[in-house]
Amino acid sequence: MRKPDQCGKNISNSSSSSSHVMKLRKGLWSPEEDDKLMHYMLSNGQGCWSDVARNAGLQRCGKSCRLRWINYLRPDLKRGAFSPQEEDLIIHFHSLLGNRWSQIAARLPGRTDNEIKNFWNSTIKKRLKNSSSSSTPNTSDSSIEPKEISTTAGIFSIPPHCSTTTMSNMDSSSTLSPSSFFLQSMGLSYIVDPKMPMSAGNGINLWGTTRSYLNVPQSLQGISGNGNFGGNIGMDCELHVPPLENINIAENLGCDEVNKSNAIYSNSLNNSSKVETIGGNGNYWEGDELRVGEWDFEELMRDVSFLPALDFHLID
DNA sequence: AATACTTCCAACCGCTGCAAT
DNA sequence: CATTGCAGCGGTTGGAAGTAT
Repeated sequence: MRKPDQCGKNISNSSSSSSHVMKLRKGLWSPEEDDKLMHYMLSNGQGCWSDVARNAGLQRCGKSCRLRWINYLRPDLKRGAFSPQEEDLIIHFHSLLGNRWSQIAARLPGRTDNEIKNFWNSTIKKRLKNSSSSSTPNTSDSSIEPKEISTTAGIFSIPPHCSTTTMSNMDSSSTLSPSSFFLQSMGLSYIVDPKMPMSAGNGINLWGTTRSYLNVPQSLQGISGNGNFGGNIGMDCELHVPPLENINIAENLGCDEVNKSNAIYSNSLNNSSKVETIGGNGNYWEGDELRVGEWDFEELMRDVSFLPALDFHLID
């Protein structure tokens, strides 16, 4: 068994001898502590964090030092409020990555996972909640009409040929957001079955209003030609989600077409992409068959270049 | 001015993954 | 193969600061 985390606990060679107890500090960092850590890091660089804490003369655990450095002291940190562009990026990446804050942060230079997480939980989540509550979910049981499902990110439409029974099994603790799931499943079904209609107005809309991030940009439509995103099957694709996450949803949605498309989709993934498999226990939302592909930064920036509120240009 | 309430964010906590032994 | 220790991650919390009454 692992020893319990010593962070924040008394360090002592003998629990009966209080004279040897060195109390580790907790709570807010003083300017003096910041100074010590900053100087140590700048002159010695990052090493073992418990050594950093000791050598810098800080009565903090290494974990605490690491967090302070990463979230506050790092020289490359961008301070201040998030710009609208950054906000859009966060929303976009969250729709693709879910609560993988560190991965989102890696795509936003100068921002930390903690910062983004806080921003999401305090600001964006609230806004999305408001926008979704202002919309009226369609509760009709029609087998012909596309189904609409309300999520924290707004109202989503499901093609009529796809079952939505797995939605009730959705695990809120999953690192994949419901919106991410829908984006992926919709994208896959679209790739496979051009007969499935989805009007532009019914398209996935993260705001539940008029801002749509998912109309296919020219740049992404073109990508299919180089084998990265599966073939262009000759349809007017209104929705095309890049393979940041490749989800095998066929079993759960009960769509043979999706099953086939998923194979095509998987095969067409860029071989250089790192793909990891998250183990699970049979519940889809707990990770079974969930495969996550990662992009490099350039790929992601190419992906976000179509966001309407942004003015991103890739420099060759 | 005083109090209650809300928001925001820095830091903590518990957990997992991984490498070393 | 089991154990250990560390790094890193995401969820949660405590409290300072701001706002409303």
